[in-house]
Amino acid sequence: MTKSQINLPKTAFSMKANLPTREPEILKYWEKINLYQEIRNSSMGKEKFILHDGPPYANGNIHMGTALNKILKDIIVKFHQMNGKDSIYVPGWDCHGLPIEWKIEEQYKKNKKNKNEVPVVEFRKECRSFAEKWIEVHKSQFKRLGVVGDWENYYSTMSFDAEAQIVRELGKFLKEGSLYRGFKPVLWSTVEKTALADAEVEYQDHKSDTIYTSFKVKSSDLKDIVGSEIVIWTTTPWTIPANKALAYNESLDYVLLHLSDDGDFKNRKIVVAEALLKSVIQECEIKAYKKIKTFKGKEFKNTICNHPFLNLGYKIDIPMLEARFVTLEQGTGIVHCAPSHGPDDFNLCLNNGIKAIETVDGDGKYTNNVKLFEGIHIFKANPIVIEKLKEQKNLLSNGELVHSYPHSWRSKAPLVHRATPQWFISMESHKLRDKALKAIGDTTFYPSKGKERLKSMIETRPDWCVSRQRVWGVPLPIFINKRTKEILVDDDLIENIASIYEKEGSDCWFSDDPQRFLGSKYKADEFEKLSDIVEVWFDSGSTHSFVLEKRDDLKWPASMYLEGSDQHRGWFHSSLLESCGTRGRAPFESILSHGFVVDGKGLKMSKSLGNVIAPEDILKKYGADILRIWVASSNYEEDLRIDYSILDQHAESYRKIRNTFRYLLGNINDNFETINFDKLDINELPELEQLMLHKIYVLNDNFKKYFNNYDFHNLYRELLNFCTVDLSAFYFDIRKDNLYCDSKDSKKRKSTILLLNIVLNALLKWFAPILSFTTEEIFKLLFKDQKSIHLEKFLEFPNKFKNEKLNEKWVELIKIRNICNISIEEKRASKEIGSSLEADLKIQLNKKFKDLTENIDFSELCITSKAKVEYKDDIETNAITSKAQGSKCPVCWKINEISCPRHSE
RNA sequence: GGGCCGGUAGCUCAGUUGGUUAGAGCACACCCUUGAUAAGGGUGGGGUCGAAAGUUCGAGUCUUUCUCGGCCCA
Repeated sequence: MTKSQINLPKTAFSMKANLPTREPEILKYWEKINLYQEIRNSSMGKEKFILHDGPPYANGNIHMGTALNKILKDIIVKFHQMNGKDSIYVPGWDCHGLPIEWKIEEQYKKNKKNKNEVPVVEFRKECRSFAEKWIEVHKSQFKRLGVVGDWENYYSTMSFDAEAQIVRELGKFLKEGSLYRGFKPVLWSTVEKTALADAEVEYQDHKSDTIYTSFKVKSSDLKDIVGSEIVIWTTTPWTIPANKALAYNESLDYVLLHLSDDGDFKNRKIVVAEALLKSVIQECEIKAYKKIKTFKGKEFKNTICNHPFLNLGYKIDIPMLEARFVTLEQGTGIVHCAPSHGPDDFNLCLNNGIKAIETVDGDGKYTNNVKLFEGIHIFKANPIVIEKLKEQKNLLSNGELVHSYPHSWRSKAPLVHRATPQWFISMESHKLRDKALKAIGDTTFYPSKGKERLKSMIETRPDWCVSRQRVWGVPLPIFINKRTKEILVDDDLIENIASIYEKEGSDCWFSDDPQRFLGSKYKADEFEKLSDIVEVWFDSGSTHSFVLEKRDDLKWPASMYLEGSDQHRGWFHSSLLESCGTRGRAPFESILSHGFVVDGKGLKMSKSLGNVIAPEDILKKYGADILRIWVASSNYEEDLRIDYSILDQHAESYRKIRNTFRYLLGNINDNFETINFDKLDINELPELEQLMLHKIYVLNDNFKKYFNNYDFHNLYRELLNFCTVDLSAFYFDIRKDNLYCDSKDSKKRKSTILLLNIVLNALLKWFAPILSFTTEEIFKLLFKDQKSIHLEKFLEFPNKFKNEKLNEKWVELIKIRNICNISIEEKRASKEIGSSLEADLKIQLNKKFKDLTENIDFSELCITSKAKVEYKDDIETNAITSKAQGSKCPVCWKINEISCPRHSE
């Protein structure tokens, strides 16, 4: 062998990845071969793994959070696919709802169009095409990330069959009787006579009447306060007639006072929070008082008060309830609760079995549910309330306050919280809460802390309000008997509506004659047709019914739901409730939740901080495989940090991986040979190759273990370390001499080539779910006649690869190698030698290492020209380096005193 | 304000039931190599484990408080 015959690596696989331009070409290729369908065909009949896609909202460009979510899903889907399952991914979109309505309204405003003059059906059509547009945008953005799925047959919550099925699902709750009509406070404009959404509300300064009034304690566990009076402060005196409860905070200190000023309150006892005492006595001009007792809020337990209008016919018990929202910011530390006029009040009362009723009508006038005040407009009621309180001697003080208050963005009129008729699914009536809690117990959570999070939410959540007074959504399929006020419950009716929607969608609810839905059984003029729509969480909570159940290629329940941790209150939550209510169990076997994308410092991304990174920018600068590495290497159990320095680091790791592949490809000259593991006689191989087989076997074991726990960042770490530590810095470095300088028919070189083939094949498959593009690039280079790496399975390695004893031996040898390296480095530092091939090693070992090292050539292991081992009693391990004597072989560059034993001819 | 979760080298992560001097890879510095070459190898520096207090013979690990950050709720 001469210098010209040296076997240098040669490959078509370039060192430079150029992912931003190469990846789109691979995408085109996947499109051309219809990769998704190919995968399906190849895995027909296999056990299914169904990751059911949580639908993103079809609005706006994707951000890092969505990119993370989709890539993580894709990695998992691909892992299961390569692990032998039929792993099907059907992407979906959430389409109904307010944000899209706003977008359309904004367009109207720009074009000076009035929404109220546009027919509902026309408006809804515009919403629909808006959503359609964004689905297409999302689709191409998700594909660009390398996500493989059934993009042609995606699902959406606005498809006709989805709308039909949502009606059927609601029908189940109606039939069961757990869907009921109640009242709930919403922000209401008495001028426009309509409810307003949060985003339609402007906060402006407003002058309000304020009062301090008192509720006499009727009974209590705390005997000292019986007969005394609980003082509250409010800026909405008109809500006093609707009062149903008082709220306190159990951790606050309260004080019982005796008043002796002349006036209504002479010789009466009052209770306020101790910390607010000063402001109360100041504002109520209390001069002579005596503290009787101080006590903790928790002692209020089981206290019942009278309404200040007791003697005017308000003969109801007013319980005191514990509430965390009570603070010391203002007032008295006790808050008056009118469940019809405040969300806090509503929830607190609901949780304590006090339901809101309709106290104020759409015009702002009290209803006949309010004694003495019926027909009076609430904005004119304050002086009357104040007057009556005074009359009843229950007013300590009144005044005025300018504060920030909600107003309508259109009319600029002040808003009120008003209880309006709404539709609820009961958590209790048909044991929905119990069923859901049981279902959580039957679900596997990744990470496990998700279980507790979802459980605590289900435990405490109130009844589910499913109605919205909007137009872009599925109409609530409800008719009410005008005479009896009863809800019409009839399976045929529901099925009739559903089958109409299946053909033409739900727009017709707003335009067609109600008789069409009622059929021949009922007369339209006897029924009131509801115009509310279903809240969108019910839509997406029903995806399991119109996607998993309806499609033959899927299965119910899903193998996994995977979303950001915010979805414990969102999609995980609504899907769980919907499915438990209709089917008695969760629609998923497992839930995987991931954290949020934050910047390099751990702060959330925001425009004002200027730390937002768009997926698009990353794709342009680095490519999708780098982004996929970022996903795989980050711990999704917590928040995931990203910035350009982090991406730079991953890009560096990518290069290491890419060069590992390049070394493998170069040395086999792009000619891959499939190795039959069964026929392989391991004992024929050099020990180093046996060791590498062992390492591959163990790594594959760990790989499976990590993958089964969805522990990708540890999996990626091991793969990367294998490339850098075991391959690049160890095996590749040692075997370069053999690969380059031994002849092609040398047995040893053949063993090395064999091992390179095995390593290449293993790495290609291990990395494929993560580096979807790069592994495809390599695969296509090696296998011109095969379609795609993503149609491949993971390799199974035979037990004979495993050799723990050999591994233990080599752990010791590598320790000796490290000591040798230190010794070589000393001589290098002192400029006595340069390359390690200029070194002549004298290694002194303890005699106990004799058996272990007898057959080992340390010059090969340490890549030196010479190495001599001496065994001694009185020494552990020692290495001495000297400059190798002799001349350098022009072929293998080893220094020999005589001629090169391999290359002297 | 409340509930839950988290804070280990510049970065991404390990660190078993509390038990030697807290680990790995990357990055960094220096050196070597120029036959993986916009590559490759070697050596090395770098951490009061968010802070404080406590329990313990012993705390990154357990308890409490504080702090910073995230999600959800209000």
